[in-house]
Amino acid sequence: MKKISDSTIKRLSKYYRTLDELKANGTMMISSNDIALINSITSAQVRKDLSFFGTFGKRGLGYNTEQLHDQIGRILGLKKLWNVGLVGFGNIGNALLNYNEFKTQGFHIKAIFENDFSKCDSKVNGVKISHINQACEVSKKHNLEIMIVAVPAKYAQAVVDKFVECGIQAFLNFAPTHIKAPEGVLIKNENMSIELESLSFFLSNK
Amino acid sequence: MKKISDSTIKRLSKYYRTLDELKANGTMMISSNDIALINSITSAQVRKDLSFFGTFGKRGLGYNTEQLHDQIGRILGLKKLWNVGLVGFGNIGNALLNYNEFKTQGFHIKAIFENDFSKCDSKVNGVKISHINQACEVSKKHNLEIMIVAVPAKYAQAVVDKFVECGIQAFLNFAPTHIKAPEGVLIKNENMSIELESLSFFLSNK
DNA sequence: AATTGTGAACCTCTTCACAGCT
DNA sequence: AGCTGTGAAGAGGTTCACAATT
Repeated sequence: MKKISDSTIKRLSKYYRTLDELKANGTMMISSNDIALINSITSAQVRKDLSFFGTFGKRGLGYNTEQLHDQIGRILGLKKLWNVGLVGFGNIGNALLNYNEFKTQGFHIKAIFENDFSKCDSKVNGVKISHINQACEVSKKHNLEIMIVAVPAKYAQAVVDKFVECGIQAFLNFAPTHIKAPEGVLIKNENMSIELESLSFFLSNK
Repeated sequence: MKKISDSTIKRLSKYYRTLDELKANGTMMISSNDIALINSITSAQVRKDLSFFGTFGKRGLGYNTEQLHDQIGRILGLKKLWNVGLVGFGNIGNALLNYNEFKTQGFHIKAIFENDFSKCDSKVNGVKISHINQACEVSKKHNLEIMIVAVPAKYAQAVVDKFVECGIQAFLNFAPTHIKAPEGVLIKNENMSIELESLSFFLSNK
């Protein structure tokens, strides 16, 4: 496949949500311009993004809401359930376990890992907390495909290394630190302070 | 000032963290190449980013760790404490209140807002929960400058509109929905599902 | 000898503009 | 007439490469 940019994928996610809402509204057809207006971008951008994957619209008419939703879901790989593991059961970890958006998008947290033995072997919301020593064993058992890393910054790299050894290829990192991983391993960062600092900069320089 | 890109600012935040760690290590001098290696980018990128704001290094020697840290802090506006409000005290809101990284970077949560009367008027970690009806009053009292929005998607736009009316100019939005705001109002999104969906896409298309 | 600071070259992403389809 | 799909143009961001400095 031709190389698709990260920003295109992020926008597809947004269109997907837009279409979700429009479907709920009962809107049958939608134009690239409508999608664009809702997301504060240009209609050419919407059409270009879609064009990398095929032709989904009808000239003169626009897109069928339900079909386009389905097709973007397919593109993004959301037509399956993803088995997700959560590493670190502190503040953030706990919030993420209860974050419904993940579940509704097909990301199911099947296992939790902790370093603190006192938290291990109990269950929260039906999900067992295992010690990180059992990383590979439990990953295999639940067929984990994506790891959410919600441990303190200084442990994050070691945690990723560990799970890479177990064969995990995709990580969502909440620790405010840069993580290195071998070619082919995907790391996405959710660095909440960076966004705040960006606000700080732009506020300071208005 | 010349237009500075968002990506430059995000990278500066990263360099700032890198320097934090190096300072703690006792490293006195550092080269753009060192910073680059730690963050998996090129040294030219590091130098170019810095060059927008002045000249901070010494040719042949590199940068003084402590000075550069201080200068980036100044650029990002982190030499002051920011008064931050938190809207929505559910899972995410609760986790963010206890997220130490914010505090150590100078972002202090001074007020919490809720829609649920039963949660109001109590205090958590010394921070009072006010009803969102009192948005402007409480914002003024605490001189709030940045709002963290952690409410369900369907309320997010209304919440932002409300606080824009109160004069708030900067928002960090955790709701998975696109927010519109007038010119000059800054909105940063922390959309955790979008990053997961991006992983889903790249995993599906390996 | 080492490393910065930066114009120029390069590459990537976005927008334009219009032919082509409904 | 209206809206898509897309090649071409434009804008913006990254890397190169080297003169300048320590």
